[in-house]
Amino acid sequence: MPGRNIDEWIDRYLSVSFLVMKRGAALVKGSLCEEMTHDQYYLLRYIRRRGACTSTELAAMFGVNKSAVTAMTNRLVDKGWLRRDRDENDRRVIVLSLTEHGEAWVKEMDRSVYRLVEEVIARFPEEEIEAFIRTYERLARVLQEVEEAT
Amino acid sequence: MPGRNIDEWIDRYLSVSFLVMKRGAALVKGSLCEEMTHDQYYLLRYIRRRGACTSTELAAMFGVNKSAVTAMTNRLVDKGWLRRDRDENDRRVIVLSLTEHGEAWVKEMDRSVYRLVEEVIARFPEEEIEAFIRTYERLARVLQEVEEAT
DNA sequence: CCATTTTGTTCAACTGTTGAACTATTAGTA
DNA sequence: TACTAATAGTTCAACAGTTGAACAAAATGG
Repeated sequence: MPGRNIDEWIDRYLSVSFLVMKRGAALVKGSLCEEMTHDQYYLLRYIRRRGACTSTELAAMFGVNKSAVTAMTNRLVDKGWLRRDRDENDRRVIVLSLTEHGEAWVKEMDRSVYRLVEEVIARFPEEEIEAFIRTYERLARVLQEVEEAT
Repeated sequence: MPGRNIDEWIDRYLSVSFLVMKRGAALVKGSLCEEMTHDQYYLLRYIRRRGACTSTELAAMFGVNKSAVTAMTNRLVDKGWLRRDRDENDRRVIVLSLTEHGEAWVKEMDRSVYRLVEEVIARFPEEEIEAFIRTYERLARVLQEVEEAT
């Protein structure tokens, strides 16, 4: 009976994803400095990787309201980690990018977070890591598709 | 050079885990009713599965402060979904369990959340699902070990 | 030219979280 | 036994993150 199997997977997935989310967040937070929160670290990492981006992009990417992005970026600008620049081609748009200060802080935080994640990852065989991350990335794409279809 | 590989995995894992966390939460929230938040749904699910548990257990399990659990359970008790009972063998302890009302609501929410997750899961081959969830569960155990070792 | 759309902000209200101070109860020990 | 430790949970102020509605400014497209 295939339905049985699927319900079991769903149940296991829901349980474990919440657990890993909470425990993972707690561990990462323990590796960060007092000044930087978990969400701020990830958001800065995302903007760094993208080079620059807009509020609209961030809101769509992370599935939150634009006003949530404004609130978060306000705090990051206040701390001097993030810069807001008006786009001269389209003056409605505000381009977000890391300041040098922000780059340095994220790089610093990367050091301790990477050490932590490495400690975790080292306990898995290489093939398992590769397969897991690949499925995880595929899941991220599927979630975006499902969200767009709604 | 193996260090190169590990750093790439760490980077990919950090990026994708945040993305899936945010997008997944947004999707699940869309499947829930207005009255129940994402975190409340998962917490009620956990307590239901355990039958009954304490604040201390929840705090340890999810890596949060006990006062955070008090605040969350307060809201759930106010909504009539959760019950607090004093343990007569150890009167410091308060046992948390779902009310009938709570059971019914979680079961109701399960229906729409399961439908959503099924839609996502259906896009993956069975072996991939099974392997992914197994590694995920192993990750949850490793995170607990790492946290305990700290 | 003017209505519509897009981009981002402001605000009030809420959930989730921390950390310190607190109460009540139990356990350990001298 | 009596007193100190530890444990379980709550309270409180302060903060981060979130929503949703109302808003301003700028671009788009008839």
